[in-house]
Amino acid sequence: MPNVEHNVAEIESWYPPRNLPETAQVTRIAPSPTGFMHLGVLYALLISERMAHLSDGVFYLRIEDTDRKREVKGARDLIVDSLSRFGVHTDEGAGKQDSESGEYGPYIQSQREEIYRAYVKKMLESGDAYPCFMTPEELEAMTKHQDELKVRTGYHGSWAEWRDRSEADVIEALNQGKPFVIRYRSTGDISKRRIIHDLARGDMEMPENDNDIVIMKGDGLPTYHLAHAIDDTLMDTTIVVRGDEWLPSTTLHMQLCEALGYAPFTYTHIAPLQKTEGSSRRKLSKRKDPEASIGFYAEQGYPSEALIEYLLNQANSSHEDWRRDNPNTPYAHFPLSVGNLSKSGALFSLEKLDSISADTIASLKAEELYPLVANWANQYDADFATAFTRNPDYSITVLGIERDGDQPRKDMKHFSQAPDLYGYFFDELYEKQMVEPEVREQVAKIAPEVQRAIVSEFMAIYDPNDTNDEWFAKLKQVAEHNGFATSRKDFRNHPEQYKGFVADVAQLLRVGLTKQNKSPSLHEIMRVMGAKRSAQRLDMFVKQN
RNA sequence: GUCCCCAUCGUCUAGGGGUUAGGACGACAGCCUUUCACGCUGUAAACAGGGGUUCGAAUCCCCUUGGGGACGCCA
Repeated sequence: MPNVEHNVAEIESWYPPRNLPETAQVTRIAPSPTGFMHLGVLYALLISERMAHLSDGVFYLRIEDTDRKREVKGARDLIVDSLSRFGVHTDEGAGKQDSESGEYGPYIQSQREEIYRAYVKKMLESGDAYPCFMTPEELEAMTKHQDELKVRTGYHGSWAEWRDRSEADVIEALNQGKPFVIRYRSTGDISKRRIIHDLARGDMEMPENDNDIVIMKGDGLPTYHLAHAIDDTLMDTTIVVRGDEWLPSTTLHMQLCEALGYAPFTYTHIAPLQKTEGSSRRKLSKRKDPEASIGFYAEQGYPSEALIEYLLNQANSSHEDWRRDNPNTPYAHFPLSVGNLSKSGALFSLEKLDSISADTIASLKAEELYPLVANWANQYDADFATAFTRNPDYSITVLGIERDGDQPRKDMKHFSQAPDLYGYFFDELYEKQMVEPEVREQVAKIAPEVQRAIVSEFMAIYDPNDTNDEWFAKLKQVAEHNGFATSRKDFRNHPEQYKGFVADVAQLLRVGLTKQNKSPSLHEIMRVMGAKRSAQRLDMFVKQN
């Protein structure tokens, strides 16, 4: 029997009730440190955090590291870093490098061993728990046997070998040094049903649990079930937000709380984010799907708010209407409603995220966007980072093209598109860039000598101070002089009279200046690059043709 | 196998007895236009099937089917 320094009553006295208004909710996120931050964890975390903070309650982080086999070093810091990267505030709980804050700790389960042992001791004394000496092999054989007999699997009823063993048997096994676990002596009856109150799903009815589940493993650490009942009670969690894979264990958790003399929890079970595979769906998988990891979004350079907005929209579809009506309000003001959470699993949509992210990025001013892009580039694209951060003012000007005003461009969905979108503004990147064959072909419709004439005539009259209209008037003038129509209509009506129309002339400049067939306003590009650099690029380009 | 949850356009969803079944993403078409975007306008696109209750069912009930999950010394 475990030796404990403190008894349960003492332990309970360390955790006084929280002094909070009745409507304030206490929620938590309780991830396992597996070295991988799942998108689903972020989703649950966000819902949990919103419930706490929208009610002026408390949100905390607890680390569930009771599975030593799965523990990965540095994983805890990854979780804490992720939280801060997404700007999610925890009021208390685990922090970096073993630190923690708050009065209801320790918030790291492996540091709570003594607490769990005290509870287990109490349960053993009261008969609510007992030791079981079955080996994993014996257990496996039992399950197999049950399968063959087509009976319900599990350690229950007459299958519960050690449930009613004599004290002598137990002592003998102990003396032989046999490894053991502690099991909960279930009083449940599967023919009886219980009501589960769930904020997202309403009331549900489920059979009681009659499985004598393991509450303390051979290594002396508790299983999730016991730790949940104890920790969420002591830490005074008012709403347990968790994945709906826990739904079937909920009656067990209610029974466990009962055995401990505690009140049951209010739950909010949330459906998993899914992905299609062939004709069926499955949960986003850590192993198979890169987008399951929030690291993926950092690599791609999605702004963290974009991901949050996406998740909020997934949680409550009314979010998109709210966002349209409140374009500049921080997401924290959105009145998230748990009652409207989706009950079925939703397919995660990168397309929708792209759309939301494009909006998010478009709403940023160039000065705000610059550090985000620079930060992404510094981590993921050294060449671009060097060019992009050399002269911040210049880069900010570049990012500012067609950004100010009511209808900013929305062509950047994530920062990893920045090198493609803005690379040509930097000479070293422009020079390295190749002109795609089909782009070159577009320009080749114009004879080389005409190309040269267009460039030299246009640059001769180009004035950086021109407005866009003046700029375009000059372009038309040069176009006309070289035998191009100045309007699409003229050209369409009399194609035989022209070499092309003004768009073809503009496209020549575009390709010369950017080596691409798509770009923002040429007038703006030339203004940002300057007359001299523009002329050099164009000269060089038409000389080669 | 037993138990549980879920089911509206391709996707995410609103709607919870009477609606032309609404929106968003995506798709497509058109307009705008110096390219590409943006923007604007429009089109196609759904109540899984069967019973019941009801004057009336996408909506309530039952069954079927389909999808997801649980049944671990993982969480």
